Amino acid sequence: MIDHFVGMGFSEEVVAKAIQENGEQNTDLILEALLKHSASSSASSSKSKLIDHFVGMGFSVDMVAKAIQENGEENTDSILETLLTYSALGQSSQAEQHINSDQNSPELDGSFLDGFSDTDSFEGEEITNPDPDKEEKLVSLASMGYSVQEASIAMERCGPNTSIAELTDFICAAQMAKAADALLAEIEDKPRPKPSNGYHKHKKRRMLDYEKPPIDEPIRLPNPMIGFGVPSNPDVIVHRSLPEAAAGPPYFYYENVALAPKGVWDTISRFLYDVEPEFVDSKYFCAAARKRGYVHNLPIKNRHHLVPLPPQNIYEALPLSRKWWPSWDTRSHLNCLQTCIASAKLTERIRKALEECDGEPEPPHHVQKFVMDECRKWNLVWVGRNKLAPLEPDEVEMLLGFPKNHTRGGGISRTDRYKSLGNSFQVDTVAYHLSVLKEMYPDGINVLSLFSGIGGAEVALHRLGVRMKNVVSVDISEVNRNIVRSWWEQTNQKGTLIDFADVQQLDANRIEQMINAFGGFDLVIGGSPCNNLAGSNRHSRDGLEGKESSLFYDYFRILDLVKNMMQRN
DNA sequence: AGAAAGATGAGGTCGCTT
DNA sequence: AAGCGACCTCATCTTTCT
Repeated sequence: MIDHFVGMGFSEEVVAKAIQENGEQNTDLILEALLKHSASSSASSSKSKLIDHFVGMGFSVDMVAKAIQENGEENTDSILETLLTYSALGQSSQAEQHINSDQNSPELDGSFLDGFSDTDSFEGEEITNPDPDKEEKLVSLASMGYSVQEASIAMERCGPNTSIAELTDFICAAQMAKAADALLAEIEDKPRPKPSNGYHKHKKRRMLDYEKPPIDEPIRLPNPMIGFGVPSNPDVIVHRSLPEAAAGPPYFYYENVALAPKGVWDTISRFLYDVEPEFVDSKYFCAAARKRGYVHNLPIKNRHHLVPLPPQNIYEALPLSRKWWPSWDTRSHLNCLQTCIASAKLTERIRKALEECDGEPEPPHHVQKFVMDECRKWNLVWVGRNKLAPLEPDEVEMLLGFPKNHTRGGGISRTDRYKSLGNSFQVDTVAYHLSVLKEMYPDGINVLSLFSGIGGAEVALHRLGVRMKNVVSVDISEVNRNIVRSWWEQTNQKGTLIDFADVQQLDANRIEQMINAFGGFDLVIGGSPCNNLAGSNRHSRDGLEGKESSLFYDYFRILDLVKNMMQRN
């Protein structure tokens, strides 16, 4: 147990303390305590900053001042411990539900929250079961700048025959109640060292009658998965209110797979200052699906897409395949581009199965079914009579919005090209979200790019015409770093590219150094490893605590360091 | 030794019927 | 409510080939 956390870079002493405080079972809590510790030990120079820091964690000013007085300014460790002790004492009488948040098991977490929301059956069914009247109201509320969720809740609570005016009144009341709740949370003593101010809020029973439920219900994926809007359907939501702690600068942008195990996005959102994820499927941007969640604090008004617009469906992307495409293959978009491709043996088996029934006008149903299943599983495309093939690396590059040959050459194997591409951003999608930066920063930006991979973020910014003054890029793979470096030089970038291999190299000192040198970062962007979250992983889909996917916490650690240091300056 | 091929489901969501 | 089928998923490990 201790080794596990020490292996993550925490000191043995701190880990032992955290385990003692939280109990051995509660790895979730231990980890959060450790992260808070590492964030808090990042050198607060003045006393007031120190106080601010702990107050930012949710402890009262009085309590923090007292704890500092008792322990001295240097020993943030024991200050935190004292604060926790205070909280525990104040908390014990309330005997709140400690249980569920102590589990790192997504199942338990999920089932508890499911039970919670079952008490009143709010779901987002307005969208899936379209009722014309409901739909219309939803649209007008959305066009007024309210979130779909807010609008749905309001309509659910107020009933079907409520006027728009009454609905907006309801939403305003709910928003104010929520703000008051957050304010209250700031003033009151906090029970636990939570990384943000989210989790305990819905446990409080001081709510108004109509406002019971779903402020913190588990995050659900939207259908259709268009986030706050996509080019073909922009401005679905033009206004959102970010938690105060989330406001930029620096702006941040975090990405991962949408279909992660239950509870993962709740945790991610909770760590990233309670910002609601934007779930978007890249099939609204290009010819391939890519369901991803993005947590960011960027403005969402007046976004624009990249030009030229990439091919929007398979036919546009692969015009040559049209000639061979049978009518019974009704795909208009490819499925998610992954890291592995089908073998030649498989496409040969399919060819033979098709040739068996060559005389007939079209293959029998069971053959069609077999072929289509394999086509969807492996993203096969028609390249000849009875001939299916996996996508070429060039085609994957194009579909993901990278320049041709971006990953080609320099000693990378074909297999590794697929792997690097499969782990990358869809450039047009990300660029759409980042496009607001162009007007905000006409002189360019400083970028901290974590888990850069083949440089999806950098390519997106470049194609948007956002000048990059300094880019600090971190990726564990040498071939990936070479790809980014080579692209950087070939595109005649005027700025400076600095790369690191490991996020562990970015400690407080190094970050402070760079912030001083550059005058701060304007954007902290990255998608941490998904392999322990992704559905394709049969072997180690361990969730956010998995070996690689737990690097998310390094994204948070580094972002939080940057935020704190920039706030200080 | 490195690259490619082959084998390996679980865990969701959604829409429909019973 | 409950059950069923259809569908989808930024992958890993072992074996085979070059």
